[in-house]
Amino acid sequence: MADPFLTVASRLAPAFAAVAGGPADAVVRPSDRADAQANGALGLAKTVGGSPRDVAQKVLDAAGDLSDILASTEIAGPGFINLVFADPFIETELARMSVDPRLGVRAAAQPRSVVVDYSAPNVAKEMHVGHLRSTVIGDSVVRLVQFAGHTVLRENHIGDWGTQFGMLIEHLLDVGEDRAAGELGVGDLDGFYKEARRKFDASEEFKTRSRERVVALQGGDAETLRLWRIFVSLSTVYFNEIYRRLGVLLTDDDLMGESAYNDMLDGVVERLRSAGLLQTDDGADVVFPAGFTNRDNEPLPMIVRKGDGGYGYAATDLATVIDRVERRGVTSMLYVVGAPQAQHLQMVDAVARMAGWIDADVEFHHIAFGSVLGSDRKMLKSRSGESIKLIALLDEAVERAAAAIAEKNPGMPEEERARVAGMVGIGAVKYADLSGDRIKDYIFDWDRMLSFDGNTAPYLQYAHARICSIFRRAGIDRSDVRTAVPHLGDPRERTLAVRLLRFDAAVWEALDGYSPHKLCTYLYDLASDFTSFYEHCPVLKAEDDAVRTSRLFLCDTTARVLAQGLELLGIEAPEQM
RNA sequence: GCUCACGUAGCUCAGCGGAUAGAGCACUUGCCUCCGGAGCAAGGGGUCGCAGGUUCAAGUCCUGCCGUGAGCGCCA
Repeated sequence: MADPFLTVASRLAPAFAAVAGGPADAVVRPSDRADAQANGALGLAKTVGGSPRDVAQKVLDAAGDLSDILASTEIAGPGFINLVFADPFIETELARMSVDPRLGVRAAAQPRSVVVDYSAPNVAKEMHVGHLRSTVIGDSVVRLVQFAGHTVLRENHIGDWGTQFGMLIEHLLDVGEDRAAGELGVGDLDGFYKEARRKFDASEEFKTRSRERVVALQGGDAETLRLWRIFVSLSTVYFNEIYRRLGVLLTDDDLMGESAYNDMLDGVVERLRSAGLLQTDDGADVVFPAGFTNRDNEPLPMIVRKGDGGYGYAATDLATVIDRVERRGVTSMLYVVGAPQAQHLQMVDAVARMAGWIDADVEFHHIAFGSVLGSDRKMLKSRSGESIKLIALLDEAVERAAAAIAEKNPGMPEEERARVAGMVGIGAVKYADLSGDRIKDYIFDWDRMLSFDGNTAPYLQYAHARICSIFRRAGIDRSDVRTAVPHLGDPRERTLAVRLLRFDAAVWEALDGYSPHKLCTYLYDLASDFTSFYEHCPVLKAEDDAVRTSRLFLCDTTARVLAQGLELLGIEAPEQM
């Protein structure tokens, strides 16, 4: 238990329980005026009687001797109990944290089996910034959930099925397989798609062929399936290139496209029918989950099978739920999907529960995120109004990072610079997606995300690189200082130390709300505390060896927390930049 | 029309029911014989959209209104 707040809370708990006559939360929170404050007495005053200050005093009397962990306790204001940690307590806890491979972060008490559904690009279409956000946020959620000790199943639910493949395949045949493969191979997915679309809209003959091709595809025609697979495999190559550049965990093993569920769709309908939930409406098979209404305030159906007999995305999404729960045995399903799909996912959840496919103890959670906007506050587009190609965006990030490194650190060899530019540029893009509350839209801004000031990836990476530089310069092996016990003399050392011990809390706050930005905020605060410490407390030029070792310990632990925290965000921490 | 989300400094954003609402950018002012100045220290700048309510305590919870964006049956 590295987080001193938890230690204090558990030590105060018996005292609060004694005063309250039953369990009562000490409500330990950060404080401006002390290391922490316990606010529990204020709420207790009403039920227990007496003024909040009296209650607080009774709690402190009942708590007995806390001098092993607290240097002082003080009742302040209306009844806050201000808490100052004892330096030896912080020092001991920090020493324990340093020898812990998890850096004090608790593992989950009840490991779960969790599916994370994210990224989900469409075959034969360019990925856009929305997919980027899903991919980046989802990847961080995967890392966090995994680090907590849960079993994680990644699922990349790519859009690899649907009527659009009729026109795509016909266009492929028109231009010839080799030439089409050439176009698609270089990643010009949108150009190909648009051309097919244009012909579909312009030519009745093409439209007819496309529709016939859809029938052949759905009927399992071997040649048609072969052509379809060309799109899937070329698109997968493109997706993998993006994933490789981004450094996310997704691989081909995680692909669970819509087509993978085709064989289950009839079963979904049958099971809904036998459960008595299915109704026919305008020729379509639908379910009416309670509490959903349309624009005329009438019950809103979820269309499972369309009037023409085809299946829509609702059927597939229901099939995935059945598959995940019954075949893969998951107890938690996380959907990293844009906020506009909230209602759809609520309906999937509702129908699956009505049908009895998921029990009350199974988590179905929409990790929603807002849109990426341009400086005009509208959906991000390139100057010409086209959607922005992700490869080009990542290229630009790396180029800008390379230019910044070349300017600030001209001595760095070119090869090393290219490598570090990748970490910094990609890190900046990812951090921009992660550092704000995910539910809000955010404004894409190159200059801000690549700035070395403020809450950005480069600032955090820079703090990490500086620390590595200290050890390099001194020729000291970092692992050699890890068994030291730090001594906190300067207030900045103390502030940094307490911050370090809060890593556990930061990770769990991020985990609780599936909110990577909470971890970002913590890491930024940590980096700020470190630079302040570093500015005022000489490390290598410390007055004596004991102080020097202690400060090297703080440096090392800070760097480890920064690197571990960034890793949980899916961002690399270079040793030089 | 109904539903959902958002509205905090000039801009971009944090803020867990708790004390005087915080960063970064921009602006002003210090600090380069100093371990990486890609930095640090400090200053100015706020009726937390508006109005009610709950509470000992509301930027935070509830209701209504205003503004912005999105969703609302056979696209995914």
